[in-house]
Amino acid sequence: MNKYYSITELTREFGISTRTLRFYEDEGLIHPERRGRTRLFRPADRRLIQEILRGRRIGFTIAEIREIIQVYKDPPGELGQLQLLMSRVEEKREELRQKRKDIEDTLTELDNVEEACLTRLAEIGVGT
Amino acid sequence: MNKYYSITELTREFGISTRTLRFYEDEGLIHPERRGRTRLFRPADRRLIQEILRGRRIGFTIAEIREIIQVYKDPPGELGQLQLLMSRVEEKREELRQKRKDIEDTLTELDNVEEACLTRLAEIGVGT
DNA sequence: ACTATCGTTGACCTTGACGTAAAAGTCAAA
DNA sequence: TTTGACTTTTACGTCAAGGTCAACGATAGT
Repeated sequence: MNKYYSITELTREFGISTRTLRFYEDEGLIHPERRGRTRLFRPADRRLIQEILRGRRIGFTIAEIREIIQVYKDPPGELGQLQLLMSRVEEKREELRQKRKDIEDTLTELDNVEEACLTRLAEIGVGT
Repeated sequence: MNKYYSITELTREFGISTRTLRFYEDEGLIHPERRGRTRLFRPADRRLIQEILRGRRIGFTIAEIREIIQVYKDPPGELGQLQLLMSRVEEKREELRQKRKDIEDTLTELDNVEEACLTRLAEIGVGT
Protein backbone atom coordinates (compact mmCIF):
# COMPACT_ATOMS: atom_id res chain seq x y z
CA MET A 1 0.00 0.00 0.00
CA ASN A 2 2.27 2.68 -1.37
CA LYS A 3 0.92 6.00 -0.17
CA TYR A 4 0.64 8.83 -2.62
CA TYR A 5 0.30 12.53 -1.96
CA SER A 6 -1.62 14.81 -4.28
CA ILE A 7 -0.12 18.08 -5.33
CA THR A 8 -2.47 20.20 -3.24
CA GLU A 9 -1.93 18.01 -0.23
CA LEU A 10 1.73 18.93 -0.36
CA THR A 11 1.16 22.60 -1.12
CA ARG A 12 -1.00 22.76 1.99
CA GLU A 13 1.50 20.95 4.12
CA PHE A 14 4.39 23.15 3.05
CA GLY A 15 2.62 26.42 2.42
CA ILE A 16 3.67 26.68 -1.19
CA SER A 17 1.74 26.87 -4.46
CA THR A 18 1.11 24.24 -7.09
CA ARG A 19 2.97 26.51 -9.46
CA THR A 20 6.05 26.14 -7.31
CA LEU A 21 5.95 22.35 -7.36
CA ARG A 22 5.37 22.25 -11.10
CA PHE A 23 8.17 24.73 -11.51
CA TYR A 24 10.47 22.52 -9.47
CA GLU A 25 9.59 19.64 -11.73
CA ASP A 26 10.30 21.72 -14.83
CA GLU A 27 13.63 22.61 -13.29
CA GLY A 28 14.42 18.96 -12.80
CA LEU A 29 14.45 19.00 -9.01
CA ILE A 30 11.68 16.47 -8.55
CA HIS A 31 10.21 13.70 -10.68
CA PRO A 32 6.83 12.67 -9.34
CA GLU A 33 5.10 9.71 -10.93
CA ARG A 34 2.06 10.09 -13.14
CA ARG A 35 -1.29 8.46 -13.41
CA GLY A 36 -2.36 9.75 -16.79
CA ARG A 37 -1.31 13.35 -16.59
CA THR A 38 -1.86 13.72 -12.88
CA ARG A 39 1.19 13.91 -10.63
CA LEU A 40 1.52 11.42 -7.82
CA PHE A 41 4.02 12.20 -5.08
CA ARG A 42 5.52 9.46 -2.98
CA PRO A 43 7.04 9.83 0.49
CA ALA A 44 10.49 10.04 -1.07
CA ASP A 45 9.31 12.96 -3.23
CA ARG A 46 7.88 14.59 -0.16
CA ARG A 47 11.14 14.31 1.73
CA LEU A 48 13.02 15.67 -1.23
CA ILE A 49 10.69 18.67 -1.31
CA GLN A 50 11.42 19.28 2.35
CA GLU A 51 15.10 19.42 1.58
CA ILE A 52 14.55 21.69 -1.37
CA LEU A 53 12.63 24.07 0.84
CA ARG A 54 15.35 23.98 3.43
CA GLY A 55 17.85 24.88 0.74
CA ARG A 56 15.59 27.68 -0.34
CA ARG A 57 15.31 29.06 3.18
CA ILE A 58 19.05 29.33 3.54
CA GLY A 59 19.33 31.13 0.24
CA PHE A 60 20.43 28.48 -2.21
CA THR A 61 19.40 29.05 -5.81
CA ILE A 62 17.53 26.45 -7.81
CA ALA A 63 20.73 25.68 -9.69
CA GLU A 64 22.64 25.07 -6.47
CA ILE A 65 19.89 22.87 -5.09
CA ARG A 66 19.82 20.89 -8.32
CA GLU A 67 23.56 20.42 -8.09
CA ILE A 68 23.36 19.11 -4.54
CA ILE A 69 20.63 16.68 -5.50
CA GLN A 70 22.76 15.51 -8.40
CA VAL A 71 25.68 14.79 -6.10
CA TYR A 72 23.43 12.71 -3.88
CA LYS A 73 21.98 10.81 -6.80
CA ASP A 74 25.29 9.96 -8.33
CA PRO A 75 28.50 11.15 -6.76
CA PRO A 76 31.27 11.71 -9.30
CA GLY A 77 33.58 8.79 -9.91
CA GLU A 78 36.40 10.64 -11.57
CA LEU A 79 39.28 12.02 -9.54
CA GLY A 80 39.26 15.57 -10.90
CA GLN A 81 35.50 15.84 -10.48
CA LEU A 82 35.77 14.66 -6.90
CA GLN A 83 38.45 17.20 -6.07
CA LEU A 84 36.46 19.94 -7.71
CA LEU A 85 33.40 18.92 -5.75
CA MET A 86 35.27 18.91 -2.48
CA SER A 87 36.63 22.38 -2.98
CA ARG A 88 33.17 23.64 -3.87
CA VAL A 89 31.79 21.97 -0.78
CA GLU A 90 34.41 23.71 1.31
CA GLU A 91 33.41 27.06 -0.21
CA LYS A 92 29.78 26.45 0.62
CA ARG A 93 30.67 25.53 4.16
CA GLU A 94 32.57 28.74 4.64
CA GLU A 95 29.65 30.67 3.24
CA LEU A 96 27.28 28.92 5.61
CA ARG A 97 29.50 29.54 8.61
CA GLN A 98 29.56 33.23 7.71
CA LYS A 99 25.82 33.22 7.37
CA ARG A 100 25.42 31.55 10.73
CA LYS A 101 27.58 34.20 12.32
CA ASP A 102 25.55 36.92 10.62
CA ILE A 103 22.41 35.37 12.02
CA GLU A 104 23.81 35.13 15.51
CA ASP A 105 24.95 38.74 15.45
CA THR A 106 21.58 39.82 14.20
CA LEU A 107 19.81 37.80 16.86
CA THR A 108 21.69 39.55 19.63
CA GLU A 109 20.98 42.84 17.93
CA LEU A 110 17.30 41.99 18.00
CA ASP A 111 17.71 41.31 21.71
CA ASN A 112 18.83 44.88 22.08
CA VAL A 113 15.96 46.21 20.02
CA GLU A 114 13.56 44.28 22.18
CA GLU A 115 15.12 45.59 25.34
CA ALA A 116 14.94 49.14 24.06
CA CYS A 117 11.28 48.56 23.31
CA LEU A 118 10.61 47.27 26.80
CA THR A 119 12.35 50.25 28.37
CA ARG A 120 10.30 52.55 26.22
CA LEU A 121 7.13 50.70 27.12
CA ALA A 122 7.91 51.07 30.79
CA GLU A 123 8.44 54.81 30.35
CA ILE A 124 5.17 55.19 28.55
CA GLY A 125 3.38 52.94 30.98
CA VAL A 126 4.66 55.00 33.90
CA GLY A 127 3.87 58.27 32.22
CA THR A 128 0.17 57.54 31.78
CA MET B 1 40.47 65.44 10.11
CA ASN B 2 37.24 63.67 9.18
CA LYS B 3 38.17 60.80 6.92
CA TYR B 4 36.12 60.28 3.80
CA TYR B 5 35.86 57.19 1.67
CA SER B 6 35.31 57.39 -2.07
CA ILE B 7 32.71 55.20 -3.69
CA THR B 8 35.22 52.94 -5.42
CA GLU B 9 37.21 52.59 -2.24
CA LEU B 10 34.15 51.05 -0.62
CA THR B 11 33.19 48.92 -3.59
CA ARG B 12 36.67 47.44 -3.49
CA GLU B 13 36.59 46.87 0.23
CA PHE B 14 33.22 45.14 0.14
CA GLY B 15 33.33 43.53 -3.26
CA ILE B 16 30.25 45.27 -4.58
CA SER B 17 29.63 47.61 -7.51
CA THR B 18 29.13 51.35 -7.58
CA ARG B 19 25.71 50.63 -9.00
CA THR B 20 24.85 48.80 -5.82
CA LEU B 21 25.83 51.69 -3.58
CA ARG B 22 23.95 54.19 -5.72
CA PHE B 23 21.00 51.86 -5.73
CA TYR B 24 21.10 51.71 -1.95
CA GLU B 25 21.10 55.47 -1.84
CA ASP B 26 18.12 55.64 -4.22
CA GLU B 27 16.38 53.19 -1.95
CA GLY B 28 17.01 55.42 1.02
CA LEU B 29 19.31 53.08 2.90
CA ILE B 30 22.30 55.39 2.96
CA HIS B 31 22.78 59.15 2.70
CA PRO B 32 26.39 59.96 1.93
CA GLU B 33 27.45 63.58 1.87
CA ARG B 34 28.25 65.41 -1.33
CA ARG B 35 30.97 67.63 -2.57
CA GLY B 36 29.39 68.96 -5.72
CA ARG B 37 27.84 65.85 -7.18
CA THR B 38 30.46 63.48 -5.83
CA ARG B 39 29.52 61.22 -2.95
CA LEU B 40 31.63 61.30 0.18
CA PHE B 41 31.25 58.42 2.58
CA ARG B 42 32.11 58.81 6.22
CA PRO B 43 33.00 56.03 8.65
CA ALA B 44 29.41 55.96 9.86
CA ASP B 45 28.24 55.39 6.30
CA ARG B 46 30.78 52.66 5.93
CA ARG B 47 29.57 50.90 9.06
CA LEU B 48 26.00 51.20 7.91
CA ILE B 49 26.95 49.60 4.61
CA GLN B 50 28.52 46.72 6.51
CA GLU B 51 25.27 46.16 8.32
CA ILE B 52 23.29 46.38 5.12
CA LEU B 53 25.48 43.72 3.56
CA ARG B 54 25.09 41.54 6.60
CA GLY B 55 21.34 41.87 6.25
CA ARG B 56 21.64 41.00 2.60
CA ARG B 57 23.69 37.90 3.35
CA ILE B 58 21.06 36.51 5.64
CA GLY B 59 18.36 37.11 3.06
CA PHE B 60 16.68 40.32 4.18
CA THR B 61 15.07 42.33 1.40
CA ILE B 62 15.88 45.99 0.82
CA ALA B 63 12.54 46.88 2.35
CA GLU B 64 13.26 44.91 5.50
CA ILE B 65 16.70 46.41 5.82
CA ARG B 66 15.27 49.88 5.39
CA GLU B 67 12.74 49.14 8.10
CA ILE B 68 15.41 48.02 10.53
CA ILE B 69 17.47 51.12 9.85
CA GLN B 70 14.39 53.24 10.46
CA VAL B 71 13.83 51.65 13.83
CA TYR B 72 17.38 52.43 14.80
CA LYS B 73 17.16 56.00 13.62
CA ASP B 74 13.98 56.77 15.43
CA PRO B 75 12.25 54.11 17.47
CA PRO B 76 8.49 54.53 17.60
CA GLY B 77 7.13 56.55 20.51
CA GLU B 78 3.55 55.43 20.32
CA LEU B 79 2.31 52.45 22.26
CA GLY B 80 0.59 50.61 19.43
CA GLN B 81 3.56 51.09 17.16
CA LEU B 82 5.86 49.72 19.81
CA GLN B 83 3.76 46.63 20.32
CA LEU B 84 3.53 46.07 16.59
CA LEU B 85 7.26 46.42 16.31
CA MET B 86 7.90 43.96 19.08
CA SER B 87 5.69 41.31 17.55
CA ARG B 88 7.39 41.78 14.21
CA VAL B 89 10.75 41.48 15.91
CA GLU B 90 9.64 38.24 17.50
CA GLU B 91 8.61 36.91 14.10
CA LYS B 92 11.98 37.77 12.63
CA ARG B 93 13.75 36.08 15.49
CA GLU B 94 11.80 32.90 14.94
CA GLU B 95 12.62 33.05 11.25
CA LEU B 96 16.30 33.50 12.02
CA ARG B 97 16.34 30.65 14.49
CA GLN B 98 14.81 28.40 11.85
CA LYS B 99 17.37 29.57 9.36
CA ARG B 100 20.17 28.87 11.78
CA LYS B 101 18.88 25.36 12.31
CA ASP B 102 18.67 24.87 8.55
CA ILE B 103 22.25 25.96 8.24
CA GLU B 104 23.43 23.66 10.98
CA ASP B 105 21.64 20.70 9.45
CA THR B 106 23.11 21.50 6.09
CA LEU B 107 26.58 21.85 7.55
CA THR B 108 26.44 18.37 9.03
CA GLU B 109 25.10 17.13 5.73
CA LEU B 110 28.10 18.63 4.00
CA ASP B 111 30.28 16.80 6.52
CA ASN B 112 28.78 13.59 5.21
CA VAL B 113 29.29 14.58 1.62
CA GLU B 114 32.90 15.33 2.35
CA GLU B 115 33.41 12.03 4.09
CA ALA B 116 31.84 10.17 1.19
CA CYS B 117 34.23 12.01 -1.09
CA LEU B 118 37.22 11.02 1.00
CA THR B 119 36.15 7.40 1.03
CA ARG B 120 35.77 7.50 -2.71
CA LEU B 121 39.14 9.14 -3.10
CA ALA B 122 40.75 6.42 -1.03
CA GLU B 123 39.14 3.75 -3.18
CA ILE B 124 40.34 5.40 -6.35
CA GLY B 125 43.77 6.02 -4.87
CA VAL B 126 44.12 2.39 -3.88
CA GLY B 127 42.79 1.17 -7.20
CA THR B 128 45.49 2.91 -9.25
C1' DA C 1 46.67 68.85 -25.57
C1' DC C 2 45.81 64.18 -24.82
C1' DT C 3 44.73 60.28 -22.14
C1' DA C 4 43.43 57.88 -17.86
C1' DT C 5 40.95 57.50 -13.99
C1' DC C 6 37.25 58.42 -11.30
C1' DG C 7 32.99 60.47 -10.72
C1' DT C 8 27.99 61.68 -12.19
C1' DT C 9 22.83 60.85 -14.06
C1' DG C 10 19.36 58.45 -16.71
C1' DA C 11 17.49 54.80 -19.11
C1' DC C 12 16.77 50.49 -20.44
C1' DC C 13 18.03 45.27 -19.71
C1' DT C 14 18.50 40.91 -17.27
C1' DT C 15 17.79 37.02 -14.09
C1' DG C 16 15.57 34.18 -10.76
C1' DA C 17 11.57 32.55 -8.86
C1' DC C 18 7.67 32.24 -9.22
C1' DG C 19 2.25 34.61 -10.02
C1' DT C 20 -1.67 34.62 -12.78
C1' DA C 21 -4.95 33.78 -16.25
C1' DA C 22 -6.94 30.92 -20.00
C1' DA C 23 -8.84 26.77 -21.56
C1' DA C 24 -9.78 22.35 -20.62
C1' DG C 25 -10.00 17.36 -18.47
C1' DT C 26 -11.54 14.14 -14.24
C1' DC C 27 -14.29 12.67 -10.64
C1' DA C 28 -17.52 12.62 -6.61
C1' DA C 29 -21.54 14.42 -4.33
C1' DA C 30 -26.19 16.48 -4.52
C1' DT D 1 -26.61 16.62 -14.72
C1' DT D 2 -24.81 20.28 -12.75
C1' DT D 3 -21.86 21.96 -9.32
C1' DG D 4 -17.55 21.97 -7.02
C1' DA D 5 -13.06 20.66 -6.11
C1' DC D 6 -9.39 19.02 -8.05
C1' DT D 7 -6.12 18.45 -11.93
C1' DT D 8 -3.52 19.62 -16.42
C1' DT D 9 -0.71 22.65 -20.05
C1' DT D 10 0.67 26.97 -22.20
C1' DA D 11 1.91 31.41 -21.92
C1' DC D 12 2.45 35.98 -20.58
C1' DG D 13 3.28 39.03 -16.24
C1' DT D 14 5.77 40.60 -12.17
C1' DC D 15 9.05 41.95 -8.73
C1' DA D 16 13.55 42.54 -6.53
C1' DA D 17 18.16 43.52 -7.08
C1' DG D 18 21.01 44.96 -9.44
C1' DG D 19 23.78 45.01 -14.65
C1' DT D 20 24.91 47.59 -18.54
C1' DC D 21 25.38 51.42 -21.61
C1' DA D 22 25.48 56.15 -23.06
C1' DA D 23 26.89 60.64 -22.45
C1' DC D 24 29.04 63.62 -19.80
C1' DG D 25 32.13 66.46 -15.95
C1' DA D 26 36.37 66.98 -12.98
C1' DT D 27 41.18 66.16 -12.12
C1' DA D 28 45.86 64.49 -12.61
C1' DG D 29 49.86 62.91 -15.18
C1' DT D 30 52.78 63.06 -19.46
